[in-house]
Amino acid sequence: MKAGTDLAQIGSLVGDPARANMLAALMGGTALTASELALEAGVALPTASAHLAKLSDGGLVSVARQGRHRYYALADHRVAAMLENIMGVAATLGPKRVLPGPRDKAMRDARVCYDHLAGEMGVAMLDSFVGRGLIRVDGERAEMSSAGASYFAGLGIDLDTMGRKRRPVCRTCLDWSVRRSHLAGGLGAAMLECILTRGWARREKDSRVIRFTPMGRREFEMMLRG
Amino acid sequence: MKAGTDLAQIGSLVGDPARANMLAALMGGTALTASELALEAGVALPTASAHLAKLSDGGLVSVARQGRHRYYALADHRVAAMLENIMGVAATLGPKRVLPGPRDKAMRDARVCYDHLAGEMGVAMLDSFVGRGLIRVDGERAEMSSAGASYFAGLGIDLDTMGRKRRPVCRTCLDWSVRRSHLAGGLGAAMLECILTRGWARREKDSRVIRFTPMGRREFEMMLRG
DNA sequence: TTCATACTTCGATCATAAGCAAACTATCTT
DNA sequence: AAGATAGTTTGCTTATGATCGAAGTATGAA
Repeated sequence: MKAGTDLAQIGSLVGDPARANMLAALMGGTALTASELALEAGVALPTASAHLAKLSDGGLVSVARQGRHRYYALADHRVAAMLENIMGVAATLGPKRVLPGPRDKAMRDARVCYDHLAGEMGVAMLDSFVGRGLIRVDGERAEMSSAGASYFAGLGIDLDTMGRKRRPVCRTCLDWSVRRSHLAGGLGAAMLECILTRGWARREKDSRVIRFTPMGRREFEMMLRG
Repeated sequence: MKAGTDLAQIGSLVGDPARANMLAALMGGTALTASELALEAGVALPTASAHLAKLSDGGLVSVARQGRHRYYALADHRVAAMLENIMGVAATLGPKRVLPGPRDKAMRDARVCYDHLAGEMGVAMLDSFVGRGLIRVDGERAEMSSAGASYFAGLGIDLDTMGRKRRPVCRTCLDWSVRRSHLAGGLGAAMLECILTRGWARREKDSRVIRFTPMGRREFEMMLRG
């Protein structure tokens, strides 16, 4: 009975189309203002405001006031993982999903999940790190080996400051399209940033898709081979 | 936008209190009739019937007609895993969770998740199997080593017929109370059955709690030590 | 100061869907 | 055959909550 109440509370938050669209938009990882989310959800500003208040009260999103703006973001990597999970179930359950279009294909290949790389390439990346002994995985938790520490430092990632933050360095997150884990946590975010700043790939506008350049893909694959 | 629609569809199914209670009850793993679920959810039979039709249409539960009864169950281990995941988020988000009562404590210790063992003891079991090289884990998937095959056969588990079923033998499932993985899949179900038939533990009535006898707990821990 | 922007709160409307009683169908019992 | 039990369907009531316009608050710009 108590368990059911908990379920229902979260479910009803996610269950409204406008709120679901907002959450889906926030899965892109960038914080968005109330107006942007209203547009995204296709509702008027007052309506969006009410929805965002509920999401915020419910703990699914966080707010950061900045001047006259209010930036909303997913509260937590766990919330992001939960949404990915639900999407995954929806994908397998969906009435009969028509053959995946090109947009879908790109999403499966590489996309942003909250703030790290997901999709086939994200899964391949974690696989490589694990295979080379740089990271050890244990359920949702994961940890870096000493070999990993020197390797990631060599990529120019600042592990010291990362280690001091509250956020765990290594996490895994279940990928809904591949149904396997990809790398999340501070390191996952840093790796995505690394990929983007090196120009291997760039984010597609208004979507979660990450497009690798042909060159970038080659570089990325070389990195995975070690 | 499309992603949002998917989310909303599942969310709204889970978001109704009556339906959420039904789903929570079904997390116990045993199939239940419409009347039982009506009672569980605290609604009249016609209401329950309507809810179950929605859950069934939505693909979250499956129905099996048996004479004049209709047995409802969760459609899938994935649905079960999704619900566990949502409960986990609810637990961390919950307004201010009062200190966990004894019932909660028992749930955290050992409970049924769909049809396998979850909670601290479930996680400990998988840990032990992995540590002893009986099972290798890779994200949600997992596989048995040859050492594992002979070990589990030695416990009296019929791996041959299990291998022939559609259901994967080894799976992992994220545990909401421990936030780590426990063993699911056909093997997970078989292990739970093994624990129950040996009298090491028994299911508590009308709940997901599994109570180990003092003796059973010793035996179980001995098994984990190998 | 005055205006504009970003957002919230209020108030009213409206639609959806949750709820149940009563009637109906199907299966089992005797 | 005549109950009895399990469940669905129908029809109706009711309540919740999603929606937006209008007015209010807070911040920034001129």
